[in-house]
Amino acid sequence: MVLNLDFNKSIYVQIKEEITKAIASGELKINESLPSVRSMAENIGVNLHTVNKSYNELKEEGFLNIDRRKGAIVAQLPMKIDNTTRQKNKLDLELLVAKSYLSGISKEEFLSLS
Amino acid sequence: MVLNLDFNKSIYVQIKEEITKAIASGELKINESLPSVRSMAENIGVNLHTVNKSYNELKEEGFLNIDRRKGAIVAQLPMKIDNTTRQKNKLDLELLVAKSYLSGISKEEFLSLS
Amino acid sequence: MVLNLDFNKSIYVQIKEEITKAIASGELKINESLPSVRSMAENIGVNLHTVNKSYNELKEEGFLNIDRRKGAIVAQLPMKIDNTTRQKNKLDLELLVAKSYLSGISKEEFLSLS
Amino acid sequence: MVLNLDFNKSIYVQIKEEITKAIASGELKINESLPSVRSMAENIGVNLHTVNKSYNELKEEGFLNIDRRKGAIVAQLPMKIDNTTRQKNKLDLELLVAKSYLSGISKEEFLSLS
DNA sequence: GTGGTCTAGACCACG
DNA sequence: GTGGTCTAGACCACA
Repeated sequence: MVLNLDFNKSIYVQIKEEITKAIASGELKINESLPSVRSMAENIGVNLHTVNKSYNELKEEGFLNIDRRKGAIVAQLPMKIDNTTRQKNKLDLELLVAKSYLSGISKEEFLSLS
Repeated sequence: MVLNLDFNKSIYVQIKEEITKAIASGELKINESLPSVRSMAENIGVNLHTVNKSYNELKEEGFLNIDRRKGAIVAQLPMKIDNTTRQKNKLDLELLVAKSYLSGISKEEFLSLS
Repeated sequence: MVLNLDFNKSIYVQIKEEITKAIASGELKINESLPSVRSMAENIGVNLHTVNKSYNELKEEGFLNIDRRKGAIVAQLPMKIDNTTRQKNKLDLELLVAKSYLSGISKEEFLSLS
Repeated sequence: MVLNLDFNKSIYVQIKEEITKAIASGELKINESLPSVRSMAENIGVNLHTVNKSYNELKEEGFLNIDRRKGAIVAQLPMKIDNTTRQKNKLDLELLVAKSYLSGISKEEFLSLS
């Protein structure tokens, strides 16, 4: 998992995002365990609490389980047809489609990502 | 232009986003003028400076022109092939596609937004 | 809001609990604003981050809104018939009923609390 | 006695809770013996010491007797009118009633648990 | 060894 | 002024 930190976004959000992408892409598989907060923090050179916050929010969102024995492991996909988050994602998508359109991303490019 | 503000998030960013969406969707047309900072602020119940900041950043980004007489008007689409922002948007899209996938947004729904 | 800290439970949980009770009892009304994290922390003699964590979890659970202008305010009761939390509460109740029974709380006393 | 362990929470506490519920419900009867620490640990896939800790605390609280020959057996109900724990349970109940109320558990449902 | 919690002090974005 | 984030260092419960 490569982390290219971008100093515009908060670090813990970027960590969450990288993990999210890794799960979605299959790079991280269900039940696979992630590095401990301490080792991950050391690896990427941030504070332990920063990683902890990322893991915890991912746990809240149902993507990770924190197992007292094995640390953080990738959860079963919640398949939560949780309408609140779906709606939120939809709004985010709409916004991004608008921004992309205005910054000149062609429909072809856009579709190539789906 | 309906503004459903979430006072949990950054207000001026939300205003920017709503305007961005309105331009992209054609709800706001080129050369059309937006409400004055003052009236917009009053309408949505926020501080005048907050709206001002939104308008100014949109001007910086080339989406609005500030005209002394007509106030803020929608600019010609810059169609800036600014590769930095295009790349950034692309990454954001990838992330959002991943998140949407994990929250159960079907490909059909996804495409319906493009 | 009186806080009798019990050193068995974590502080931030106790703060959450006191606020939860205050909302349920009507002591804190909808849209009423709570003290800022800083002042609350000062009042009860704990660290700012501890209070912050309480407020944030209550926000996640839908009981508080964090308004950038007014600080934390009591949310509209979510009336979330969110079955996960209902189920969790039900299990907690069953457990507590069992414990109470075994520690000699009569049915009368028990019912007097509902 | 079904054990649905959540490895997110303290394991030995969950074991204690399940046993407590089983005693209160009559599923485990007085003088009935529980599985040996070893077999219980094997069954639910946890460390032997973890189960041991659960049994020991239950012994301390007067719910189990540890018999060298028969292993752990359910004790006579202590019916301890220990006012400290009664008071504590009462507070816990009040809290849970508040939480349940806020998560939409009707009074009927609530009473059905007593 | 793991994560959970608390403290302390700092800086930043926002309104 | 508000909350949000990050760092640093410490202690604890748990397995």
